Amino acid sequence: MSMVHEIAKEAGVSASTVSRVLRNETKGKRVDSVERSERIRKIAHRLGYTQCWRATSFANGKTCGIGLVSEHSEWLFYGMMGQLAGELSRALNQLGYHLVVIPVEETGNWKQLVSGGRVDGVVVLHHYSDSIRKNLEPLNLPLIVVGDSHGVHTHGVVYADEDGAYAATRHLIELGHQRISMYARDVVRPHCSVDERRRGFEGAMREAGLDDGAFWCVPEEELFHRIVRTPSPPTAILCYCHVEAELLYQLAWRYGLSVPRDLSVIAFNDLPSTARMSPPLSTVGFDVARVGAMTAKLIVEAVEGRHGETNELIVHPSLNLRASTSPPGAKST
Amino acid sequence: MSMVHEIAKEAGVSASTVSRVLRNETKGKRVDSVERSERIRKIAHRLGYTQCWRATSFANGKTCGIGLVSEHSEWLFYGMMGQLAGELSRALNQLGYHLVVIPVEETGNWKQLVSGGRVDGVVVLHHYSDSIRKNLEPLNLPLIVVGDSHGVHTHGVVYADEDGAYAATRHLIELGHQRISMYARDVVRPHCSVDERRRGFEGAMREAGLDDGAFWCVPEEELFHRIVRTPSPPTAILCYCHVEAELLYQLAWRYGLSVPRDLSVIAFNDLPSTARMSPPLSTVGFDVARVGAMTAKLIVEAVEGRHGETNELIVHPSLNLRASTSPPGAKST
DNA sequence: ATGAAAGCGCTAACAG
DNA sequence: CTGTTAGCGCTTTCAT
Repeated sequence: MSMVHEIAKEAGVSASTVSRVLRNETKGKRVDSVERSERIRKIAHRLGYTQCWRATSFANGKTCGIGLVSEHSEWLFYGMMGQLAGELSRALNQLGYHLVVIPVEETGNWKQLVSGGRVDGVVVLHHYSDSIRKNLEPLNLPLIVVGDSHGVHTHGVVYADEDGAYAATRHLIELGHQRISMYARDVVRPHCSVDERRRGFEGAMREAGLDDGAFWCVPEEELFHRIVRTPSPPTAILCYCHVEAELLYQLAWRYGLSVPRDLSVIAFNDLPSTARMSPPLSTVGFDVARVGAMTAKLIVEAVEGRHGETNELIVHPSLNLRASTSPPGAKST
Repeated sequence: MSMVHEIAKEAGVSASTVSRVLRNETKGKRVDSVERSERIRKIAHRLGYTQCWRATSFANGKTCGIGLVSEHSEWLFYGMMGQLAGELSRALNQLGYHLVVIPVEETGNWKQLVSGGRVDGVVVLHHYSDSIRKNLEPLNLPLIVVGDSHGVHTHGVVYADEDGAYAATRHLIELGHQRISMYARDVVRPHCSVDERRRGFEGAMREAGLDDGAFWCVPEEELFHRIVRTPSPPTAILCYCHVEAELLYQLAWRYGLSVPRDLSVIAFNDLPSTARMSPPLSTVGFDVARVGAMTAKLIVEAVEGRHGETNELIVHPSLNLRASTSPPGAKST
């Protein structure tokens, strides 16, 4: 006999009542039923009742699981993605849900995870590729895409990358820089964030009447030539993310350049480690805790059919100015 | 009518047979049944069958979910933990399981996740606290603890931290350093890794007849005094983890010290970013991909009742010598 | 190797 | 608000 029935017998009520009470599905208007609820809860506690989620999920068709779907799973928990995954999982827990990690691999196991009703909804982080879309769309699962607006209309959270790049570039221009480049490693995959950051950069450059053709998407070796082995190298660089900044710091260290005196550096992604760089890195950052919380809210609303007032959220960047940017030739800010 | 029954009717067999075939529970000895299996699979495919995991889990009592339980969830996916979580989730997928993230919070929601049969087993990362143990033990869930051997006898994966610290210290001694300290920030919680790394450090120091009392667990401000404002500061430092190294680099940068000429630095944790530091950081690292794979194997064996030949694994460190360590006073290696 | 029947433990629809 | 009555879809005995 199932636990719920035992409690029911003990309390002299029906299993449905027990079930309802234990899920707080009683309005608590009539006094007698409130008392009875109390009694039921006590008995449940005395008998050491714990809900069997397998049975509940089966009966009501809800798992309370949210899938975190991501390609290139070797980076799944790296840098900002890691922060975000952590925040998301915590926020979901607060809402009574939990995160199921679904790394997208060639093998295709992930499709079963996502299609077998193991999760109520899905969050795709930063790269909603064609392959993922193709598999996800027919399932018609509640879906929130974070940080990929690649031409597709889906609900989700998007970063105001263009604004961020614009603001960072303005900052460099206002410091007096004239020769400014934007740098992304050549291994960075095509992605809307690249396009938008580039657009923000070029917009600010053009507006200031500066050369807006200085977007570099090159291998590391090439950097050496463009910064060290060139007559008039840029005096400031906007980096696609913190990794580019680390590479620039290394280049500077190796060839005796000083950041920021010889080269100002500013980068996307504000991580705990960026503030510990030498010099501390100026960054364009997003409030990851907020993104996590909003994403959780959006996906849960979608799952529960309560389409909240907002189902698309734009996250605005903040400019964190530290010691890696200064007027050209100056020691530091 | 359930999917399985539809297929059964279509194929003219019973639901049991369909169920067995679809799970490859046929030995395939008799020719006729092999043919029938083929036919069943074809029909299932044609009808677009996808297994309903909620029903399967309910029926056979297995979720194929493994819980990743961790306190201080804000660090859940930071640094090495993040790498490990990623590797673990990928390895589990290969074995037909998936990772469920269970951040331990004050609120206590996590207990329901872990006790309601939502996961078949649990992996605890790096800190098997009393609070976690107290809640987990009575459940009698298969459990693997990674990186915490704190006096408790459990199956799991442990790091050979003492060996790592010993090897790193030997390296510094062999370079000719005499004044060597080990540094851990004061915010590092008490943990077996601190004790063991310290033991390895002090062992090597004592063995070489050097001062083995130079273990520093101090706030950042104090570092300044012990390195900059002291007559004969250490010439080399072993760091508890990469964060301490970043702080030392910053201190050196701020006060005009050179790494490694004035101060050699070596640290635990080999991460993608450590190789990009300036100078590239010498580290003591563990093969995180292997740890992830082994952990997955151990927990799955425990869940499936196949107690493999090994249920405790010791992971040995590797010394990654880069440019942050050199003989005292020398430019670089 | 297969089929029939009996659950797995809880929830939902409906009538009272 | 409560009790009755059916399931949720798949797996697993246990005969055959």
